[in-house]
Amino acid sequence: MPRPIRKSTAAPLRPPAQAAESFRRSRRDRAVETAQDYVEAIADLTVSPGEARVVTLARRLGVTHVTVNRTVARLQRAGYVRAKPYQAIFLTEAGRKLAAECKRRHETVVAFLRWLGISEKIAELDAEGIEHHVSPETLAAFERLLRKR
Amino acid sequence: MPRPIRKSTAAPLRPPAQAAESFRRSRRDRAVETAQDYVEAIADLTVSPGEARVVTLARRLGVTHVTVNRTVARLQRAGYVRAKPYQAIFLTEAGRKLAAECKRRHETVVAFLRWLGISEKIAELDAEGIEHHVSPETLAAFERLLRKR
DNA sequence: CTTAAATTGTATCTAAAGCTACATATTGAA
DNA sequence: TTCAATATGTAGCTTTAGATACAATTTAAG
Ligand SMILES: [Mn+2]
Ligand SMILES: [Mn+2]
Ligand SMILES: [Mn+2]
Ligand SMILES: [Mn+2]
Repeated sequence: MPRPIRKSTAAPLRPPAQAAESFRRSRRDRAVETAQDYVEAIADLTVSPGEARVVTLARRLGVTHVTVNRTVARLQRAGYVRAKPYQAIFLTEAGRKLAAECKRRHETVVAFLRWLGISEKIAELDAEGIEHHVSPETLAAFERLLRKR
Repeated sequence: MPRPIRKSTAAPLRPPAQAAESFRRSRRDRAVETAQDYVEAIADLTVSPGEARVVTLARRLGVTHVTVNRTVARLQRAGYVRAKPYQAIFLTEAGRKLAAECKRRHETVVAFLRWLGISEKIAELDAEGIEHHVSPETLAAFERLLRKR
């Protein structure tokens, strides 16, 4: 069996580290996806049925009420929501701010995909994931094109 | 304190379920992000330094070698790689197929962002996350625009 | 006022993905 | 040939995020 190659020249640390930066950013984005989706959903429900309840959130997000419970507890520790047992869930000021940002970004991504000719359905499906990885620069580029259409 | 509202009319089950579909898709995409990034990196390293080793992968991805070890074990169980102790890591046929798809998609997303006027650096950062949430339809739309430029 | 249905909470399990600390194996050079 | 540096493996911890099963509370009817 062939012996593994081991390069004698010390591998340059810059290229790997540079690539690693993208992966780190991506993982960081992933870690906050949940928080963003929750505050956006809570903001929506606070308007539409009138308040955000555990089961309503669970149905909206497609998870069990148990998952919602624990995530809401975490969001409360993070300062995004206020929640008391058997009560509706409310956004804090920070939560409302984050929700507004996410909603705007979500809508921009959907509109941009629609502008590309993607169907409503698929645009919505893709946007729910893409939105969390769009930098301010890219979002600005999307908006620029939408204004010029 | 105001009592929580409880609507007497049964809440319609369709709208929530429809929104839930996007979140489910997004979570499913998230679950396979790691596998996609790994096989793509393994394919790259197999070409460039000549083989994919644990530490090289770790440096490339920005994680510890321990994380690489466990993920590689999982990818092996999933049938994407072959790995034996103290040896280099190889892609299976399924792994090569997945890697090729991911590489093509990655490059298309980067090229599209560049076409939008995004800088190389930021395009690369955003693409690393966005790529995993781009449907075939949206990818096709990106390619269409790139051809027409 | 009672009570059944709905909602909410909790205990407990699983898996992925990160980490540190430490052990073992391999390699390159003295 | 020895041995220190590097690479690899492993044990065990944490957090997040999903689940099921069951308990407790609240609400809506009757
Ligand atoms: Mn989302
Ligand atoms: Mn969204
Ligand atoms: Mn990626
Ligand atoms: Mn990639």
